[in-house]
Amino acid sequence: MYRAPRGTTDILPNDQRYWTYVHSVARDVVSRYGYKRLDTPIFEQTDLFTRGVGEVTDIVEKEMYSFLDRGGDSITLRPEGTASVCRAYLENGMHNLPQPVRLFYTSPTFRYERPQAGRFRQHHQFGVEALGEPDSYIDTEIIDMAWKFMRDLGLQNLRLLINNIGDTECRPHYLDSLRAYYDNQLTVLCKDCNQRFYRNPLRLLDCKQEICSEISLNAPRSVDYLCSGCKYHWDTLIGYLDRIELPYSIEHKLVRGLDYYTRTVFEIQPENAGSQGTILAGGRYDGLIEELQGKATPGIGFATGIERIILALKDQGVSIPEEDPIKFVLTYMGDQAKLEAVHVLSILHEAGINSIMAPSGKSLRAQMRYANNIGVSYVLVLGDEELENGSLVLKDMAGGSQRTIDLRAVVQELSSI
RNA sequence: GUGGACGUGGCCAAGUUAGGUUAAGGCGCCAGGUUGUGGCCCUGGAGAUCGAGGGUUCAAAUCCCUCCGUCCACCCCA
Repeated sequence: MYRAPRGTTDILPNDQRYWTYVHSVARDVVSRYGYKRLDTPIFEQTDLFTRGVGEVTDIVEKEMYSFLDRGGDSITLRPEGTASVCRAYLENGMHNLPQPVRLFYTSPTFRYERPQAGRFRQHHQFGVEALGEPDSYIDTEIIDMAWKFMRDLGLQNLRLLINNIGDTECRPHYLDSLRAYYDNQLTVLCKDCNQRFYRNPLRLLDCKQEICSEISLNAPRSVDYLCSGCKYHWDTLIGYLDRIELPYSIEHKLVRGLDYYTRTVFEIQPENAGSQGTILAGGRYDGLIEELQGKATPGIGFATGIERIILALKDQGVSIPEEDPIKFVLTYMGDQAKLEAVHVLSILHEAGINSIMAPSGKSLRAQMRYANNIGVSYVLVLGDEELENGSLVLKDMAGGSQRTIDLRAVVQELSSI
């Protein structure tokens, strides 16, 4: 028997209402903030991601779905959304539009990883990006939008963590002082952290090992090393966030795994979530567009994992609206009635009434049982009697009562139910 | 990629420790009990080569090996 490939899954009809719900809340939020949808291809040339995401990130080094196409070009299934958006921004001359350009996307995303709860090889991200605005008010807007998105979904007990990891001017100094701090403790640090020390010192901060995490408590903080530009950006951001009373907490150990982040980084996670608990994350990436050979253009955005959001919704028991239930099942007895049933259904569908035919070859009893099993509210019955006098029986499944309606008024009668 | 747990009809699941005739049970599905009426109840039915392949044995769901997959933790990330 064939199975879906490892780390992928079917999204079954019963689950679709969650997806519809998340998307509709998302659309609603972004439109309030003036963000427009941008769809980019599901694959790009590999180089876009190695340049954009960073050569030495895990995503690029070991998680990309890359292959040579028949023309010999290296193609990669998108492992994240931001690089593609920046490419599209440049390619379509959006730098000539009034700035900033506010965009959102929702798309499958691919990473070759070992699957785990809340982690898949194909997952779906919804994200927003604001390009061309350096000022921290746009950081505020993005973070505020992220928070309201979570709130509008009905999620509770969320933590909003923010930090500022500096830019190309001040981060080197910070990294120096980080290394200086950790240098004489290397023997105590875990194996992973010894590698991080050389490879990616920022990551020393968020190691989960008890010893390492204890040591990192007293590590230098990035916000103490900010250059004047970053410092101003950070201070004003905090001022704005306070003014709109967002319940953020500053997390000095918050760093992000993608190379392009500068200054503001943030995350939202449910309070008692597991290790894959981050459902939304984002930050500023002021150097990315330039890295992709555009004119230096600031940018900031966030991405959410829809699977993780849905896990959280289920975990918290948030009630999700049912979508488009079938209202009527049409039952019939005999071939003459069947012919008329086909006709009636055609009329109902034309009138926009959700209705389906009972399955063929069943007794009326079985047709009723079917209607009951699929949970429909009303049943229509067409038999010899009804055929003769041009009528239809309408049965209310909840109460069990039924009445006869005139076939000529069927649309009018059923529309009002 | 590393470490651990697990895999029995669509779903839940007994049986696996001490191998032994037709692999429990529940939910769901189908039909009948009501030749024009569902839900409750009763009766019956379909549906599993026990994740896959190999091995040990007179005999394997049960023991051994390999692979695949799921879950948890790590790495990392949405």
